[in-house]
Amino acid sequence: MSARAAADSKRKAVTALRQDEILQAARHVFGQRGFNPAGVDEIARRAGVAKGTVYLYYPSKQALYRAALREGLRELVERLREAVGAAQGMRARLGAYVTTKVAFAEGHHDFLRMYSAASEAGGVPLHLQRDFRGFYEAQLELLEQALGEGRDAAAARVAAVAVFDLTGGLIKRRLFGRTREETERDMRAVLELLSKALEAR
Amino acid sequence: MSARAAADSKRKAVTALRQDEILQAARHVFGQRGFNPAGVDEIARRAGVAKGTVYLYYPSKQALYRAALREGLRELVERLREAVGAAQGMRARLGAYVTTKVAFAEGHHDFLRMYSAASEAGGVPLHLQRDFRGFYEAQLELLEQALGEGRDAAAARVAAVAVFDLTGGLIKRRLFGRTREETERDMRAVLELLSKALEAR
DNA sequence: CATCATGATGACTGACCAGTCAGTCAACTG
DNA sequence: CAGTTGACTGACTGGTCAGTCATCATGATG
Repeated sequence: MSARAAADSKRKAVTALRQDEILQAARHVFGQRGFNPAGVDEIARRAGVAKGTVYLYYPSKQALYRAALREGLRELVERLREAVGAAQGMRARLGAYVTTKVAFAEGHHDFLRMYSAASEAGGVPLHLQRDFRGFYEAQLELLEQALGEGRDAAAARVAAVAVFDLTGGLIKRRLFGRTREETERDMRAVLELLSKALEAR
Repeated sequence: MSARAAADSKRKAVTALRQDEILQAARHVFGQRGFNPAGVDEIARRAGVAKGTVYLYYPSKQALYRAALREGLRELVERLREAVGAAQGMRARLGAYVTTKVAFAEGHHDFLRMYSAASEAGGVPLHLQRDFRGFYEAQLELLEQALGEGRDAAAARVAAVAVFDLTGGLIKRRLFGRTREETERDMRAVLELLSKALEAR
């Protein structure tokens, strides 16, 4: 019984590990190539397993893509929530959102390429965009609350959208060749610009 | 001789028309589906010709995509140049850029979907992105000049990039379901926000 | 040690699609 | 009107790739 229990938990652990290896590999290949050109074989090879094994853990290429995207989105939004929630005052919350997202991008280039492509028409089968939409809305709500005090709903929305778009641009440029230092500088400039725009009453 | 000349010029005209029909169809299908999922057969059907005919006018699917994208980019940048060039004063130039681009988007949804996807990793074979890059730079330079007076180069660049990103976001949301009226309102809000940010010295 | 169970494999299948080309036909020519 | 041209067609080819499954490897069990 003890032996069986030990064996079981070991199996569970191996299973979880495999899943994670495959997810990691998927994120990399999807991030580099995009959904369509990415081959399941390539993902399998990168994860160090055979193609059939991928299909033991995920029922289809789309499901794999979905899992990789959702997991990253979940983590990103969680971190943003924490960071923004901990900050005091409008300006600090704004800074927290932007710096946290840029920092997250720094450690997750592959995922952010997926994130970026997932919002485009045609890059990805349509229903896979639903996940993205949900997390997009979550971010906007977070921002509306963070920036909304003393503003009506419409103004809060505009501010939220502006912060979202400018941060997205920052990250996209980082993914497309800007250095980390340049991005850091750009980020400060954007924050300053936003502060001016949002504080001016 | 006169008969031959007439026949020739007629043929030329038909050829030009065909090319344009195909380009139009390509823009639509590429815009709806994205590069990879779009089928040449579907483009041909939509243009009212057989697949082989498409290959009489364009040597490959990629070449067709490239032609469709470049033509649209050329026209867009030309209009932006005209509008911004005609405006007097920083604020008017800012307004000209944003309203012209949003108005252009209104009449060219298909093209703008391509435009938007072309900037993503993986959506499109890599070397096709080169065209996009060139026109992206052209727009930034235009904006830097338009907004640059009384600003150093770095500040002008930041301002240009911010306007570019916010306008892009506006258009993307329009393509993804916002109504024309909502977009109009959003545009005014963004312009106000930008004016505050850029005029505050 | 033989048996069984379960995870892993990779050769294979079927669908799809870019690109080709032998053949058709409408319009022009002499 | 017979002959010629070349734009157009669409069935076909070759290659790719998601997803399957017969087979194997491992290691637990009695």
